[in-house]
Amino acid sequence: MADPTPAPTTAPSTPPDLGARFDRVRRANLATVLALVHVDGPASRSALTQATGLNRSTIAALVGELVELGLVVESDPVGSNKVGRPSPVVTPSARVVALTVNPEIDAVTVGVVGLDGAVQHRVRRETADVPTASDAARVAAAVIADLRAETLASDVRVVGVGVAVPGLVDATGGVVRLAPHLGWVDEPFAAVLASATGLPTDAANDASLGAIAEGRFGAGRGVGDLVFLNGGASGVGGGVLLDGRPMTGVGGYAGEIGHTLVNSSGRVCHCGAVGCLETEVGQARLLAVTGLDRGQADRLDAALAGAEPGSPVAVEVRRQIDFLAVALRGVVNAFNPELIVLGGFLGSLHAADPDRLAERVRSQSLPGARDGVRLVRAALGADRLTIGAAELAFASVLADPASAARAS
Amino acid sequence: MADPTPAPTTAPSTPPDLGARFDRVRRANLATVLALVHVDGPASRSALTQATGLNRSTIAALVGELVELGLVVESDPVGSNKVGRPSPVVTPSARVVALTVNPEIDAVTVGVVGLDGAVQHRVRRETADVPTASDAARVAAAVIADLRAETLASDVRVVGVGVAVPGLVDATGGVVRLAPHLGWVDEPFAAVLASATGLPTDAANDASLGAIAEGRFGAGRGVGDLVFLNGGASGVGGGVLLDGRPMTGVGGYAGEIGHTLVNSSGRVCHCGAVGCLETEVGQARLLAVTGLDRGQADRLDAALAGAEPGSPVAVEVRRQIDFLAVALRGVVNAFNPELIVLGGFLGSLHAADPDRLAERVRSQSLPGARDGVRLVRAALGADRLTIGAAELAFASVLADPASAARAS
DNA sequence: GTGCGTTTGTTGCGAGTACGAACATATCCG
DNA sequence: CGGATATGTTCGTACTCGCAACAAACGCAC
Repeated sequence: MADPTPAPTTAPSTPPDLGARFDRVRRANLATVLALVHVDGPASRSALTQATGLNRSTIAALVGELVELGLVVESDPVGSNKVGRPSPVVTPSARVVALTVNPEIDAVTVGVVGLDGAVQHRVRRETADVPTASDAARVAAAVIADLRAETLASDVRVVGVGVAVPGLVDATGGVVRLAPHLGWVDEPFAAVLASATGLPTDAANDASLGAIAEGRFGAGRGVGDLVFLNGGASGVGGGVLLDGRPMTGVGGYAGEIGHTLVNSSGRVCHCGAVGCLETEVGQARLLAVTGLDRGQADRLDAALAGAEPGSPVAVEVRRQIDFLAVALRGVVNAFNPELIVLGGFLGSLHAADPDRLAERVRSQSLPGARDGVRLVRAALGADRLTIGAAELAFASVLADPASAARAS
Repeated sequence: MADPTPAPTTAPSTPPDLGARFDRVRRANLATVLALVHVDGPASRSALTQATGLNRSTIAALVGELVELGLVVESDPVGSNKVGRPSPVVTPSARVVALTVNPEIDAVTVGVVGLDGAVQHRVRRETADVPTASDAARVAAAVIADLRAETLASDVRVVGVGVAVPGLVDATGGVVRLAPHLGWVDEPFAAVLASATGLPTDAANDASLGAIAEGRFGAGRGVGDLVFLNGGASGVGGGVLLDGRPMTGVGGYAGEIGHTLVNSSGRVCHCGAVGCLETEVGQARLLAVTGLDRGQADRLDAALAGAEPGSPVAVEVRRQIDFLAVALRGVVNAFNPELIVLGGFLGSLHAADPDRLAERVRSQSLPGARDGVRLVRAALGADRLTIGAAELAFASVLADPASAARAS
């Protein structure tokens, strides 16, 4: 059954070390504890003991090490109203921060997010034109330099930079393969930004990061399997969480559900295919039919909700809901998720007629999968991408608190 | 950020113990070593040392324990032609077996598969009619009793039964939610078979098990992210492997790619939706157009290959290839797999015109994802479901060799 | 306010596992 | 037949977690 002589030219298929060594246990436990307080918020040591199943003494040692690493802070509990010796509360340190960058067609947004999950700052620098990759990198680097020099306290530790890109991003290296609305092709954005800032930098698709953000801190808290679909001005993006982990695919491009077929006789999409979800469902049409400006997307909810039956608005909403349902049929059948989270104008569509959407999805999808799924609107607003990008930057610290913290 | 008072009614979201204890390390290492020899075949102890990165002495201890548990056998190597002291070869024991059951519309097939991956026996018991669930369970239990009494040696250890069902199966409990072609609805097949045989029994969708089989032993050896699509007499099934692990979804129903939309003006599928891949692409039509009988599916390859351009056969092949390409577009965009494996008549379609299929998929899918994907035909033949079902039964042993082996 | 029960932090000890070094052994090669 | 090489074997060490005993801090009852 085995290949007796594996070709020496190809890299060995097995990773360098599969075996669980001992420091691995420690690492895994440190990571578990840190992830717990990071995602679920401050917790007492006794709560951590319960949650992990580890011994009191072990938790004490682990928390002690995390404190020494400067990643968490212990504080006296305030009136817990419980019998027994009070247990110190472990809080992720707000002095450990991630920086985030989000290039858009008319601006570059930079954020500062603490390990406690709080968005500490957000700076939006508008650009005259659609920024090129080097424009965006320059603007981001300048804002970051400003922030580090003036705004951030000297004892704040920056663990890295996370970039949320509205386009296709290679998993390793953070190369933007294609960002149609920015006009970027094969831009090594993460590398450029890393050398400009001197900070470890990683980039990923914005909707994938949105899925992580919603899954950990938003509408999908505690949900293992969810699909996030976002309707933005530029199109429909998607991200998938399976068992709590982001689905990346082999190159990091996975999750592009916006380009599933929903209409065989539909229009040709900019991607070259016909009848993608993205071509049949769009914010622009909703704005047009409601008479809103491009900048008034935040009023979409009210405009859609107030539509009279039979009106052009109602007809268009219904049309888009029905196409969305076709895409979601495929999602339900393929992923069998616990939850589908809809953001942006897809959230508005859902809010406009949740029952119709749910009924249409249910009637088209298979038994089993259709019974377990819930459809909800996204919970995080403007902070979503900032939080998601920060999670990207925090990933190495959360995976290996000891060495990552020491390295920075 | 945290919920200070989690509702006591809901089950705690965290599993009983997240913390890595010590026996976990041992377990993980035992599992790693066993999985290595199980999937990649016999390996010398020194090869295991290299593959795992563990110490020689550690590997010796681990292999020793696996030998004591009766899961592997050590043997002297035959002429390795290498300098240095020869390293004993570790082989998974063929005396540890899994039983497999595969109910079909006209038969029930039972198999015996060794931990070494070899299919030792296969018994196909034809049924007069489409078997009900209790029919199938009775037949399977009878065959299993026969096998254990007569065919299997007394020192053979049966670890469990794996069932491959052509339908939707609940992940926990092995309840067949819906098997349209068998006419089964909500049948607790695994539980019935477990009580009839006294063996731990688990069931899963046949295409999902096919994906596991192809991924570990077939066309997808060594591939982490793959999608398997199988074209059978009864329809199109699918299974997905992500990072080497089967994608189950929250209820175990994931992977039903046969019901993605490929034609908005298509026929109504038995699932209730319109224009599913399964309705536009089918073995029956191919057999009809080639003038073959239902039982002659094995001659499909030759019939399709020999079609003259413009002939009805060629036209139908082209039509089905084009619809298949639409479904694969969605697969590529959503999963970004390294490999797409096509089995059954979908493999025949692929073989009939691989270039057209590849071109059609490529032209419709997104950059990035489309560049990394390969399309291949399935490698395993009739053994695929037997091997896949056996993997299901072996799962507990592979995950925790020590306790699972002791339990049986 | 004082004592009791309860809960949890703290400390020291013990168990289990993997690593590393030194030695033993088996092969190939000249 | 001896040297070089690679690997099995053995033993001591380091590390981490669990456990038990003790100490500390809180609520509660009187």
